[in-house]
Amino acid sequence: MSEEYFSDGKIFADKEVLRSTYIPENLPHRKEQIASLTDILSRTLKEMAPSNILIYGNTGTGKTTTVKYVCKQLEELARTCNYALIYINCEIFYTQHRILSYLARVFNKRVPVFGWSTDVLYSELKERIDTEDRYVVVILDEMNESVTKEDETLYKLLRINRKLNKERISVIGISNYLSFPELLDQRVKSSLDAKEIMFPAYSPDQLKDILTERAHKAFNYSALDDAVIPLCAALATKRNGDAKRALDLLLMSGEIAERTKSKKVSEEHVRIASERIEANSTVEVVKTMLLHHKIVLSSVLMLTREKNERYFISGEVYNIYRRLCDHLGVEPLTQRRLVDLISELDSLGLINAVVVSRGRYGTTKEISLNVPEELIQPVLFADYELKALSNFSVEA
DNA sequence: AATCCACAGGAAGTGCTGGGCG
DNA sequence: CGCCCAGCACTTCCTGTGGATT
Repeated sequence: MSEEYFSDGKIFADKEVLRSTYIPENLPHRKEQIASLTDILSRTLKEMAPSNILIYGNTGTGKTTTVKYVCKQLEELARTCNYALIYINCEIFYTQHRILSYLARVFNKRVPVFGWSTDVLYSELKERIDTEDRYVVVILDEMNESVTKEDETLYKLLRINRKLNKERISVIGISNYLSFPELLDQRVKSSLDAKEIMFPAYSPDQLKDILTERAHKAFNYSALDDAVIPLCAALATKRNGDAKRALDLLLMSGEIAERTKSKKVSEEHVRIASERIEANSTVEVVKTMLLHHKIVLSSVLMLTREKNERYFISGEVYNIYRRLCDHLGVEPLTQRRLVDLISELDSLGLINAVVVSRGRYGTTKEISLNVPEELIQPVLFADYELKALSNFSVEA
């Protein structure tokens, strides 16, 4: 540990430790999950009796890291048992064809990039597994977007099993959906017969432990103010106890400290980093919204800017929305649809919408902007379909 | 106590798109 | 190649709601 004597003024010792791809030697608060995963997998490897596993939990609960961690530990065992542990990220290998051709390549099958249909791949793969007499654990990570599409792949893989002389394929499915097991097709579920491992969100204290552990390796001695880790943990707790976000926050705080040539990472750096991360994700969300979502958000923005009130009711927003549509030459949606759009903007955290009863004056929603005007306005106005907004005024 | 406003939000249906399958 | 189906953005039609006002 002589490093700290040479590292004067340097914030980081090893940045990589804070990235989500890094597999630490110790995973705090995942003992249970590691134990059951190791237990199932090592029994699978030793007894050559494949079994399937479903892993689920919110983002940043350590699913991928845990699986990779366990796989790393079992690598040696896998080799001696003639087992292959294959990790596949479904977001990258997003079609059945890609997954199958990747698997075929793992089995030393030369696969042309074009020309082989899924069926050909499927039978080639089957034959290959049979002749090599090898066992496979296929890990399908990020089965999020279209479970239906991916469980077709699952189904195919499981069907290979039944057609082989001996069962040789185990599948580990990983998903962000808490209801993942129920989402699977019935026929898949019955033939899968999987053990389930659930990953709960981290508590603030648990996040603190994780950050402390990583910070120890990532930062130089005493480069962190004492308040930094608790603050990162607290901010990430608001985001569903997402450890990935907490680590991102810590990393960015460090980078800001580094750039401002500070000796230590301070609470202030964390605040700046947090704001930047929030702002970035807000901008990203707004950019990718559909046209009418943008017009509705613009309506709320206009009202906020030009009227001196804390909130606006649905009717007001709908009126402005119609006028904006008129101004832009866009066919307006119905009021019913607007209710849904407002709910969607609310759950995205861009606006606040609360249902209130105003007695004689009906039931409505009180709507207010929940993000800085100056943050979203440029993004909205940058949309070429909304250019004409810049010369629109709420006043008739 | 009854009324009634100004919507909320459920149900069901339409039209479009795009992917899989024979 | 057409056919079918699923998913989506959206519409139409509808019933429900809570409390200030009458």
